[in-house]
Amino acid sequence: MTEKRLNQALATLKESGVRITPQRHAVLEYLINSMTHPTADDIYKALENKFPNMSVATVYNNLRVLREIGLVRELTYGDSSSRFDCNMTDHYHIICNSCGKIVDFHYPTLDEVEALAEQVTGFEVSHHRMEIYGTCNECQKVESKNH
Amino acid sequence: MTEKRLNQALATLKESGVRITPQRHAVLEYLINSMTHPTADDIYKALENKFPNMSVATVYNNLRVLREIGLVRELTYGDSSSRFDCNMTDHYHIICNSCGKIVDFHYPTLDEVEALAEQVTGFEVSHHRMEIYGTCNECQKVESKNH
DNA sequence: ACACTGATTATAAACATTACAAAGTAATAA
DNA sequence: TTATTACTTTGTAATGTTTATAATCAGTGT
Repeated sequence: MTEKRLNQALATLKESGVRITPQRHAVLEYLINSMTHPTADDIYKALENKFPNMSVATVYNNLRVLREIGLVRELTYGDSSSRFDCNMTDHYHIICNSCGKIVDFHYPTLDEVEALAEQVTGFEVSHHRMEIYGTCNECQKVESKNH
Repeated sequence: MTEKRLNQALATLKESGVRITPQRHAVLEYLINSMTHPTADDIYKALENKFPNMSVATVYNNLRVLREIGLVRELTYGDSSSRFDCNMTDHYHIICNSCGKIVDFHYPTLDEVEALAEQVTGFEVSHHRMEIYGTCNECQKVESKNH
């Protein structure tokens, strides 16, 4: 599964004329295998065994490159640091208010909202983002225990 | 219009037992009169004539207080700093990719999405956020001129 | 082998935000 | 009124994320 996605992503890199360095490969691979929408620092820490000399700047540089060629999406929520997601299929996120967990969920794209926004505002719409917030199953249980 | 909203907001502050200091009053008043979803620094700069000795920390403190009692919403987009919005009626935002302008627009709340997300993920949903991105009228004109 | 381009590293800098302690101000109780 | 208390502001330091810079390194092509 992820093997296939990794190869596709590497092919995209080649097409874009971007070098596939060991560090870049590792960042991409980690993102594809990760289900947790990690921060730059998460990635840095996760790879420091494999690349003890890797610089944080390298992580940021590679995330920028991957974002620019459309392999990775940058998610900015209220908290201090960005999160990165390389699942580029159309999907939305639901985020736990309590533990911060981010879960993917699918819903038909909100085309009507985009269309109406164009009409009302005169903007030429490119895309939209939506997140839902709530309490996840685990945190619901914890809360009910404490009452 | 804004006069009325300001008085309502001040009443809410009193009910919550929060002191109405000159600085707090000024931050709130600026937010209510502002249509531009300013950053903390925008507010700080805008008020430095009136309060030459005001500290940035005061702006942040007051924004936090106003947020906690539900008078102000904090908006976090991709850029580095948060923006603050005291229009608490249900509305969404459309943001210009080019100049960063933020425009309000109204659309019926996406209740079905929330309901489906609850079913699929088991989360207990509290709220959601959605923004639309595109190019505003002015920036469209500029772009077409350059071609 | 050599030059060229891009990538990485290490470090410094920028920036927004928060933490903290001291001084100030308003509200309350004696 | 005075004392006490709680809250606010101020100024500054600290934190944390991200970006910029310069030097080094690696791979490619001539």
